[in-house]
This record gives sequence, structure tokens and C-alpha cells, in this order.
Amino acid sequence: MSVTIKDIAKEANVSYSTVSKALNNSPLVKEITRQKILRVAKEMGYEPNLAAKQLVRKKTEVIGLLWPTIERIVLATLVTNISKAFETTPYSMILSVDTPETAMDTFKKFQVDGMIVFAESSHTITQDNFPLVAYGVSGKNKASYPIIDANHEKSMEIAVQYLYDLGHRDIAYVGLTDTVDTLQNEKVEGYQKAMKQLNLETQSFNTDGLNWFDGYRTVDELLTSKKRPTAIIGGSYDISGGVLRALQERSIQIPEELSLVSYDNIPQMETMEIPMTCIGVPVDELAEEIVNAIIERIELDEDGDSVKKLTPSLTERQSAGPVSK
Amino acid sequence: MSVTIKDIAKEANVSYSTVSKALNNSPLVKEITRQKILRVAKEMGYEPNLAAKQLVRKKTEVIGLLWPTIERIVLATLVTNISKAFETTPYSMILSVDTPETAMDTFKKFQVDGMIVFAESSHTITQDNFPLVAYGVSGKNKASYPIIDANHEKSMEIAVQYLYDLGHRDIAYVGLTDTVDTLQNEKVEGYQKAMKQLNLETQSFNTDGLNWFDGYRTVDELLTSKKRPTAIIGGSYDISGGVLRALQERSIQIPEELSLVSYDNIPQMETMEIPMTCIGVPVDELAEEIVNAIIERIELDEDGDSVKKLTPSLTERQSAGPVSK
DNA sequence: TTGTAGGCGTTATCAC
DNA sequence: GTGATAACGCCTACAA
Repeated sequence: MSVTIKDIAKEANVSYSTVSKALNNSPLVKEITRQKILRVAKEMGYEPNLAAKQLVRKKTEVIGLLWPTIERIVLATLVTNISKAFETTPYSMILSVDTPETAMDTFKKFQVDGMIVFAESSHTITQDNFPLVAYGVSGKNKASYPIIDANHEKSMEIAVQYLYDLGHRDIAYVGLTDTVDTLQNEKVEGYQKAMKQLNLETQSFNTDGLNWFDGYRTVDELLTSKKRPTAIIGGSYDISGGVLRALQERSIQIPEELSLVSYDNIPQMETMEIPMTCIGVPVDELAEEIVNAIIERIELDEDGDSVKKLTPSLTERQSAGPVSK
Repeated sequence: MSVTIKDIAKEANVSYSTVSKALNNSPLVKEITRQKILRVAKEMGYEPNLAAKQLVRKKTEVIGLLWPTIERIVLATLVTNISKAFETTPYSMILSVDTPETAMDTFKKFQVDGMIVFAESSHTITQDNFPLVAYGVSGKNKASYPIIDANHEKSMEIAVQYLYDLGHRDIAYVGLTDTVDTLQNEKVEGYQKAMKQLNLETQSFNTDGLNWFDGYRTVDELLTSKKRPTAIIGGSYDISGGVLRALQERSIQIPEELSLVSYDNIPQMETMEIPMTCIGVPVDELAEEIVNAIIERIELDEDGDSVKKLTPSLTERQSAGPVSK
């Protein structure tokens, strides 16, 4: 049997309503009383009962995160960061890896105050009037909830400009180019647009996939290209990892002979074979935005279908440098 | 404002305790009354309030799963399977990716009925008298909770025997061998023991890591070994994937020239470049066991520190075949 | 077979 | 400042 505020009350010789106040930092209780109650509570190993609290408060202060069953490391990092971001808020987060439908059920059962979903799974969610934010490609679908998205076009613009300023003119893009995946498309298109603005010729290499190895095997083609690039923009963490490894095996000096900038701004970029210069919205920032968005949505209780495009930033490391003439 | 049993009672012209009974399939309510109540409930879109129910029932029928490292695909698959396994039970599952401590707090807040943890994080958990099961290496640590573990030794024995029966005598192991990781060690040792039993010479190649690429880069060494093996046992899904790719690149016919058996019995083995023969406890089975264990633990409410070693099985596919003379 | 009433652990509203 | 007391939504004896 777990200890309740009544037990504490008895032990501390006060009424249990006073205990409740003390525990909730109400100003209506004398400091010394509070101290005592708090001490007793701790001694007895008191754990508040969420269910009871919720019953009267009508709020759980819990957010459900619907995890799309993907084992991509960047997403995993994002989830971890979101979880961490909640720590500084009164909310906590629970995860479900079920189908959107089952997850919704579980979350409803818990009466979570809000949900975070990834854009891909958001189609199936038809929860009117329930705090929800989605992360991912905003695309065309007019949703009834806010969408947090990274500005991919801007990312590529910054990356290209950065390399341009370092003297590079032959900048290639390595990534998944021939696909229906909107996210990937936005990246390629962003690259192309950025290049055109600078009057540079584009050169993209299709990895045909999003895995490490897909980047790895593209390198041969890239190196034997008639117009061998002096700089490469890798489409994702995994892909860039493969590219980097392949270059290393061919003893190509980085960044002296070839510069490399990767998409995805996650801490892991630091610990790659060569610390990787990267572009994208830093995950912690992204996580923060998502968390803020859902909380705001809950607390202001307003509807809205805003799309928030986050500004990416470039993190300089050692994989990119000035072009050698 | 959501609808409660009182609302239903009013609408159906019965008392709300009758509604409660009807909703809980109590036999003490006339069939016709129940029908009506159920209909009205559905019409009004009734959703039971977990918090209230829990408050009186003292049970949540929710299990917390503590998920430490999200990034490994095999673990991700296991978690997904566990989640699926719960679907056929009255329980549901929530996940936390926090540190064991924070996760415990969240779970306690929710008053989950039980927890599943992975053995690695179980050290930090000191929850006496709380239903808990761990998955992972049973090792030396005398725990106060049941541990579900795969029998790695047996796995290797089966794999080696299988290859032996196919005529192989030079069977190599490729995996992480020089480590403190108990799980990895059990695999190598199992391999060595099995080989010794058949009077075969062991030959293991250290991948120095657990990633795809670690398997990939080990292949050269393996092929130039003085006693080139006719069969390989890969230490994990990722490693075997790398080995397979490297062999493909060298145009080595599989299984004609070289047989490959991988540890880890997950469905993804089917869709590798060459459908992979594998050994290990099938994930779905594993998941089922874990789920059963925690539920049993909760419902029987008994203590115990049993260790359950699951029997692995070998799934035949196309990556291994008879040795060619 | 149905209804009444008490209680689960909290918070919140009043009195004191 | 502190203490009763009424909710919150539901379950479960027990009474009718």
C-alpha cells in the first residue's frame, strides 16, 4: 500500500488539505509547516497519485509521442532530444510504437494532453480539436494542426553558399534523388536552386537508397565523373558516412582534395572519422521547437494550421575547407 | 465535456451503477438492459476514464518498457514485437527513452503495473517488490527479478552443427570478440565450445565493432586467411550484412563458394541481398516470452529470480548450403 | 435484476 | 494559516 497525503497528514499532525497545499507550493501555508510536511513526505516515500490528481484536474501533463517505426538514427536522436526537452517543463512524455490507431487509443486511455506525430503518420490521424503537432514535411496537405518543418531549401542555399565562399565551383549533391519522398526531393531541389542562383552547374548522384552503403558505393561514380567535384554535399548522416569512408579508403585528403558537407545537424557528426561540417536545424533546437509548439497548443487551446519552417544553421567542422587550386 | 456513465444512465433510464455493470459485462444485468446501455453508450461516444477506474481498481493494465539505446535495429524490432504481443492481452505498453531513473519516475507516476527493462540498465533499478522482468544477459548478477535470456551457447552449437552436417569443416566466426560485452562473449565462447566438441579448429575474426561496416571490412582478412573458411557465422544482423555485401562485391558465390549463417533471428533476414539463414530465438517468440513473463509476474504476484533461457532455432534460407568439394 | 451509498487520492472552495 | 468538505468518474458491496 502506497502512502497518501492522509498518511502524511497524520504523521505531521496537520490536516490533509494542508498537506496538499504544501505539496503544491501554495503560498497559503506557513514556511515552517511546509518544510516539515515536505520532510515527512520524503521520509515516508510519498509518490503522488497521478490518477487522483487527474481526476480532479482534468489534465495529465503528459504528451504522447507517436513513433513511426523507423530505425533511422537521426530520428532516434530527435526523439531522445524531445524527451530531454520535456524535462525542463512540467510535462512528461510517453512513447508508443504502435500503429497510429492503436497508439491513439492508448494515448486516449491515458488522457494525454497532447500528441506529437511525425508527418508521415499524420494522415491517419483524424483527431479534431485535440492538441497535436506534427513534425516533418509540410507538403501540400492542408492539415488542421501546426506543422514543424525544417527549411530544406534554405539549408541547401546556406551549404552551397558556404562552399562557394570557400572557392568551390564544382559542388555535387549525393543523395536519394529519384523518389517520391518529399523530404528528399526538397533537398535536391533546394540544392539545384541554390546552384542556379550562383550560376553553377549542378551535378547530383543518386544513391538509390538512404543507407550508409548507398553513399559508400556512389563514390566511384562520383570520382570518375568527367567533371570531378571539389566539394560534396551529402544528403543525410548515413549517406555522408558512407561517402566519407569510401573517400578515406581511396586516400583522398579531406578537406584538402575534397570538401564534404552533410545534411542533418546532429551531435554524432562530431565523432565521425573526420568531424563533419554539417547543415540543418540542430536537433536540440528542433526538439525544443516541437516541445514548445505542443505546449503552446495545449495551453493556449487555440486551433490553427500554422506551418513553422525552422531556420537551419551550418556547423563548421573539419570536413570542408577552401578549394585547393 | 466528455460523457460519463451518469450521462448514459440518464439517457437509458437506469441507475449509473447498472451502467457500470453493463459496461463491465457483469452477469447481474439483464441481457436486454445491457444491449440498450451498450447502444446508448456507443451513440453518446462514451470513453471510459482510466484515471477514475484506476483510482478504485488500483491497476492500470499498463506496462512500462524502458528502452535504453534506440539505435540498434534488432532491438528496435524486438520492441516492436513486444508492443505487438501486448495487443492480444488486456495490457498496453508505454515506452520511455529516458535514463532509468527518470523513466522509473514517469512510470511510477502512471502507476504502471509492471516494467520491462533491458539487462544493461537493470543495475540501476532498485525496485523491490515491483513486478519487473529483464531481457538480456543473465550473467553473474543475482537479481531479484526474472530474466529472459536467449541461450547463446545453444545457438552456436546448432549453427555449427548445421554447417557441419552440410559438410563444412572450416567454419569461421566473425564478430566482436575482444570486448567486455557479455553478450558478445557468450556468442564467441559458444562458437568455440561447439567447434571443440566436433574437434574442429576455431577461427574467429574480430570486427572491432558491431556495425555494418565492421563486418564489411573484416572480409579481406578473412579471405586471405591461410585456412580460408568454407562457412562463416556472422555475429549479428548488422555484421552479417556487411560481410554479405563484401562477398558480393568480390563475386563470391553464396552459398556455393561460401556459406553464411547469421546470428539474430529477425524477419529482416529474409529480405537481405541473399535471404539469410539465421540462428537465434525468433523475435516474435522472444517478445511473447517477455510479455508472458511480466504478466505472469504481475498476476501471480510472486517474487522470484528465475532465469529463463530460451531455446534458439535455426531458420533455413539461401545463404548456407552444402560445401562444394 | 436494479438501485443506493461509500470510497479510491487529490484538488479546490469555503469556513474557521 | 489551517481544516472541513465537496467534487472528479468509477467500482462494488449491500440493500431493495
